[in-house]
Amino acid sequence: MANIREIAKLAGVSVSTVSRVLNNHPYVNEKKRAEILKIIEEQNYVQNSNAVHLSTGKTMVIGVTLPLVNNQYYSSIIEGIAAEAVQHHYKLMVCQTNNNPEQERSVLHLLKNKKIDGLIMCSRSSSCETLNEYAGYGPIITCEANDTTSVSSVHIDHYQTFLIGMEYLMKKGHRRIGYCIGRKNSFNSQHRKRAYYEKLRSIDVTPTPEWSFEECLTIQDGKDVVGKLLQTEERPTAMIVSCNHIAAGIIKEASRLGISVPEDLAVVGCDDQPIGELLEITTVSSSSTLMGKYAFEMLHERIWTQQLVGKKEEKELSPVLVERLTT
Amino acid sequence: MANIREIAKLAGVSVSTVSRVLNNHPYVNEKKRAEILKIIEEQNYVQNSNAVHLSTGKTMVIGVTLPLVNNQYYSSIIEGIAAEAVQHHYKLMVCQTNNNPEQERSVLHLLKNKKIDGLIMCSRSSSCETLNEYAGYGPIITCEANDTTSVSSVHIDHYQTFLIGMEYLMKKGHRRIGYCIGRKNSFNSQHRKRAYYEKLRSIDVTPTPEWSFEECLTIQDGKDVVGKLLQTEERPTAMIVSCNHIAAGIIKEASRLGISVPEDLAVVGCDDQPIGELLEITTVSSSSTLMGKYAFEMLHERIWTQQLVGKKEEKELSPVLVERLTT
DNA sequence: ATAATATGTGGAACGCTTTTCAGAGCAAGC
DNA sequence: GCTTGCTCTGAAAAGCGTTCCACATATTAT
Repeated sequence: MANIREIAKLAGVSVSTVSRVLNNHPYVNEKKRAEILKIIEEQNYVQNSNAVHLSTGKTMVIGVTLPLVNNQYYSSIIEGIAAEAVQHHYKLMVCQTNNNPEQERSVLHLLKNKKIDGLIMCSRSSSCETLNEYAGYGPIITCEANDTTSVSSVHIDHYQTFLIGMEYLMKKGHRRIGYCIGRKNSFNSQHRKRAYYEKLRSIDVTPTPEWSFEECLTIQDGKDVVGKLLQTEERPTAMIVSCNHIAAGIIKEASRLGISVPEDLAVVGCDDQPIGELLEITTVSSSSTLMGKYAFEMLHERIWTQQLVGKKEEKELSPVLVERLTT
Repeated sequence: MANIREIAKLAGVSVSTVSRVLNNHPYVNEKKRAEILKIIEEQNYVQNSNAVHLSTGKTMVIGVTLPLVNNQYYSSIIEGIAAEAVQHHYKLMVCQTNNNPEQERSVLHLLKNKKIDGLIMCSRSSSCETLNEYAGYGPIITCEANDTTSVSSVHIDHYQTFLIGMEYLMKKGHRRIGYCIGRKNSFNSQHRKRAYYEKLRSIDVTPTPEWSFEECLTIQDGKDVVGKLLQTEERPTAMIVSCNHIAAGIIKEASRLGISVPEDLAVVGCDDQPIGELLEITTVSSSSTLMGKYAFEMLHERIWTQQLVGKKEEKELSPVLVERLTT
């Protein structure tokens, strides 16, 4: 296929002029411009974007890492990112990392070798050092809190989320409360646990270890929780659960085993997945789509503003309680 | 940051030799290779991938179009694609098209300007001419049947799916059966409708127009169906529904309005989304993840085999009935 | 001993576009 | 009449790696 030189030759002008036409620069004689456009059309010419990228040093692509693609929480974030990205003419490179630091590093590497202009990490398992290191090659935003010095973040206030959930349950009279969270030692989980323990202490309740469930990631994990609860001496009257599909598993399994929700067991979830609405789950919700939108905005600003290099910023989203039928 | 020329100079060799080291070509003296690697390390050098792309004419990126990111069906397909892609060192550019031909064309364009090596369309709204046109610039696979001459596809046999569902319902004694499908005139929908009408005719039942619902895309659409059914003179005893989240909407709304499932209304869904399992929905299922896997395999073969250019291939996935509690 | 093959290396062309710089022509302003 | 400032254009450099071709040396085979 033709290249810019050929177009220039056919039009009897220099490549500079053709380039100006392609990029809508002013200072091109209207007649020539029309002539060149006609030839471009005839030759069915388009720029080779790799040459453009090489020359400009930008690709108009941003990377997005997430542990797994097929998950509503992450899909909602991407939805938010995607909507914003399309408006600013960016494309998305979506990279599944399986929470594997190796795979994550290979994505960070894309910043270094200039395949992407910036990176949004919906979740991360790399160390802070690694993050800081790669932040030198291009802007990175995480959708979780992080304690690096240079990587900004947009995140849900998970402490606040569990606080609201706990206060709500306690106001309803619950004192025997358990919890389910995902990855045991993630930043998010730590904040959630802190709220949980603080709130229990505030009413002088000693936490019951058997009512704490960690590494709950799938619907099945939620179902399993109910089985385990049945084996405990005394059962909690309420569970606060870090996401609604786990909550859904709990609710379904409970109803199968004749435990009525909310009478025997109240359940509060913590996100805005549609399954929560479908099953009428009470939830402390923040919009993950909105988080994605903010993440893109922050990233975009950093791509275009050199002053922001290394300047850390944190944006926290406040959750709201959505009362439904499981409490 | 250093480039290959600088590395060559520091090592006292030519750029060719450095390039050979970078690409693991044989015929490089081991001692030199070690020396060069050391310098690369010291200089913290990595290739500029845009230069590599320009030079090789490949990007190792494939595009994926889908109408919306936040949808379990499409997420499952991507999951299958992603798993396969990572093994072959391809990255994914995920592009939301909102079923808008304009946006779809902008993705097809990526093929023309060499930003991607191939394209998988999970759904498409472009015309066959457009597809054929762009197929000239790189391999395209659709995850729906299509009647172009040059674009291959991997798709679920939707005719078979509805056939199995209908036969099952009829064997259970149903004669008053309605349906819900998504986009009215998509290929998929046409095949489904054909099976529906053929089966009804085979037992001499005249279809009831008010029991046909098209453009059902969201859970809410499913709920609305129940409302509309209540207004019909006579209600169907069963519904066959093209996807499980619509089915979920129907079931939830039905139970809210005191219509018991399956006694008053049996519901058969048609995919393998987890919501189907959660709500125990009987479904005629094919694995969308597997479809994604096959789509990648087919695309990959076409990227590497020039002989296949323009040679159309179609792969059909057969569904199986999964009997659960809604029938 | 000679031919043939394998190993190792450099030069230069190729892939393609953007952008800076220099300069030409022309109009307006003083 | 001369300066200033637009408008318009082209040459050339810069961005960077891959690969073909030519050539040299070292083995191995005949």
